[in-house]
Amino acid sequence: MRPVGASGVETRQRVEATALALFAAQGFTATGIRQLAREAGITSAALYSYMGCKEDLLASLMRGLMEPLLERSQTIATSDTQPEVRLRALARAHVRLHGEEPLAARIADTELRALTGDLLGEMLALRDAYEALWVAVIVDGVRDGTFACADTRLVAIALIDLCTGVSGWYRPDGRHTLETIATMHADLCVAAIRAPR
Amino acid sequence: MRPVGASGVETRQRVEATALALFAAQGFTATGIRQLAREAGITSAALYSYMGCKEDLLASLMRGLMEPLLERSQTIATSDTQPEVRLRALARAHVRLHGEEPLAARIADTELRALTGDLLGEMLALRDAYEALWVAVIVDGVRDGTFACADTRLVAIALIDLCTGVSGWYRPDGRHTLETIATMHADLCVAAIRAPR
Amino acid sequence: MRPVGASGVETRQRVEATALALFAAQGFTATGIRQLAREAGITSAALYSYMGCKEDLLASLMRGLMEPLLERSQTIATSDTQPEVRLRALARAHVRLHGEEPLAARIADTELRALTGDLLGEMLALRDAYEALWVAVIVDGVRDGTFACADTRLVAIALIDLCTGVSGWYRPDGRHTLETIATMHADLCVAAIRAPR
Amino acid sequence: MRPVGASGVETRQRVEATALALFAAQGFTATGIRQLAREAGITSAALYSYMGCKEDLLASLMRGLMEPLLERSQTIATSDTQPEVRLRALARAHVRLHGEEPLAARIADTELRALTGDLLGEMLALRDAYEALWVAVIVDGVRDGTFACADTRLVAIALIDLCTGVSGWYRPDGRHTLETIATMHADLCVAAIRAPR
DNA sequence: TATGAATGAGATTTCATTCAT
DNA sequence: TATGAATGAAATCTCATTCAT
Repeated sequence: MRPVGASGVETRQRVEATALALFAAQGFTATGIRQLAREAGITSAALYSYMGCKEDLLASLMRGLMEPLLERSQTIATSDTQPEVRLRALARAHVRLHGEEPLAARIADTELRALTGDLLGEMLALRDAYEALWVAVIVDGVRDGTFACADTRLVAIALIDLCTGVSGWYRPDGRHTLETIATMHADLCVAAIRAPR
Repeated sequence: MRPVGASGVETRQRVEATALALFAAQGFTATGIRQLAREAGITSAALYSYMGCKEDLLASLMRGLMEPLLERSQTIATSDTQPEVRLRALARAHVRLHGEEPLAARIADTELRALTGDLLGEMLALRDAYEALWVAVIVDGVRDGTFACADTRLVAIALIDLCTGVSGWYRPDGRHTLETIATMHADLCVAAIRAPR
Repeated sequence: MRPVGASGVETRQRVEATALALFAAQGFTATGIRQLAREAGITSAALYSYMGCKEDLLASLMRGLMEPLLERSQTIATSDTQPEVRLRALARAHVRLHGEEPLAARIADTELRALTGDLLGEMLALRDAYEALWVAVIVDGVRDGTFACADTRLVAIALIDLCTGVSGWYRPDGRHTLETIATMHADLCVAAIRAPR
Repeated sequence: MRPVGASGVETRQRVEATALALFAAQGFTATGIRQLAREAGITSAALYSYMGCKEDLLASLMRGLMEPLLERSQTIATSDTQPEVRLRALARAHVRLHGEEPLAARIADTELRALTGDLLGEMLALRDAYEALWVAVIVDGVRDGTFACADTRLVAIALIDLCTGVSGWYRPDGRHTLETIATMHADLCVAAIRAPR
């Protein structure tokens, strides 16, 4: 008995949007299935038409951010340009996606620990693959003398963390456009590891 | 029927250590009062001799990190040295405390949203005061031409985030000593905002 | 896994009947939610399909007595008959309802103190409105010389108390019918305040 | 290690006074042992120097009212005066004690159901003996033609209830003195069952 | 007489999930 | 696709009480 005017697709989108908002604001564990249902305008039983279980829903939200991020970054990291250009592009892409999808970003960055089993493995693999792209670019830069750094992986993580912060405070109506912020962070990253001349 | 040989002080320490470990690993919300009690070796009822409520316990763990951090940083930020020296010292102190107390650090950095009411207000005030110290130092550096940056507060937060990441992966038996890592992060921070000559 | 053959309506009635019995016999506070659930034949979790919280359930049981009582009494008190007739009718209605619904009556009369906030306010308002009806009738009687009394409100409360006692000991299979008892109490009330000729 | 200046006797009195206030206001079940201790200014463990268990304390408070009431009423009921005089005296004594000790009275009248076992038996015996005194006086009055009533025990209970109400609203600084109120209730009682001439 | 620490049981309420309709 | 009713387990917290000190 579907309410007139509501299609499954719309409902699904509403559920996902609501979950994004709640998980990001309160955390996955602190968000109850009934609050989620209530704010999405359906019963909690109906939720299970749109998700396997609560954890599946979380994983699919994470995928929604991490898969595009990984995809774009793969293209960037393997492109045929100088390491500095690629590092800037990686940073820009990271900042842009974190600014455009701050909710999904926050969830992806903080709720890994809520996952278990296969879902956890899947997400860890995505994250590791992503980190490896940054490492590869930095290694290239170190090799050709553009960059200088003591521990590549460690620095890669530090720079990613630096760009990740954006999702915590960026507002579309804030003082700077997302493009400006992306440029600033790209500058910070490159400045941080550029080899002294 | 108090187990012979256990004093209140010891039990309190055991409770706090257990809470640090569990809250850091699983998150505050995902950690139940009974698990906490079980792993601390007491009943859940006895927990309430050592805390007002679960949220009070969380707040006191956060204070344990944020108050020392704020105190040391205040001394640094108001010392009579060059901005670059002070910024390096801030970064080193931040990294050092986050490396020494990674559990408390992780909790302080991720569980603010679990607080409500007065406790939330108190912690936000601590955090804001801390951020203000970094901002002040950066402003000083910009004024005397050492640093160049577009938006002080934004950059301050980005640099703090950068140093915060340490608590996520640092291990005492890892490849670098904490001092080395602190130096590296201080380098990253300064490099990131040093004015081009 | 809903037991076949049980509908929500039946369950709700069973819950309310059980609550009436237990609250009346043991008191609201002394009755646990699990005992209530057990004796109603459901789980304690399922109780919450039928009530907001324990206090809401109490308030709704009270309403079940006080609203009809107030309604009937309003009709009586504002009817166009002599004060003595109206007082007798008030007493009879009170006794009758207290005899027919002794459990609800006992609860309404003794568990006000278990309520808080808005629910308490609502019930106090009902009680005050009810007392005011008796006062009004007595005042009318005093005015036309039928009754004589020093303090109307005080006497009104005393007479109501007198009729209330019925719910404590009346049994349908006792020595007197409820109608007889009602008559007796109406007699007592009128005799108690009739002006001496 | 008794705090200087506090004697056991004083503490005991403070405990009993506190218990009277709390049990009367909130009910026996709703009053926790720790609230009681806190408001009496001792630890909950120390309470057990002054009482066997919570239920013992309740019983002793009840005795404090019911034994004097029974004693005085026994003297009255067996005195060599006319039934009407004795009934008035019973009512006056009841009202007086309920007005002077409204807290104990309220507890004695409402918390019987919180007792179990021997303590319950003891209190029921006191109550029954007391009721029997009223019944005896009324019977005497009926015999000599002063009173007229259909069911002695039933009427006795109704009149006791009527006088009991006093403890619910009497305030020493109210509109009437306790003596006046006692007189009014004695009047009500006698008027209610006086045989028509 | 008093305390601090502790206990086992239980309080009310919510959890994620299931299932016949 | 959606619902109302239900579940077993667990949530946080309080209960009255005990006992070595």
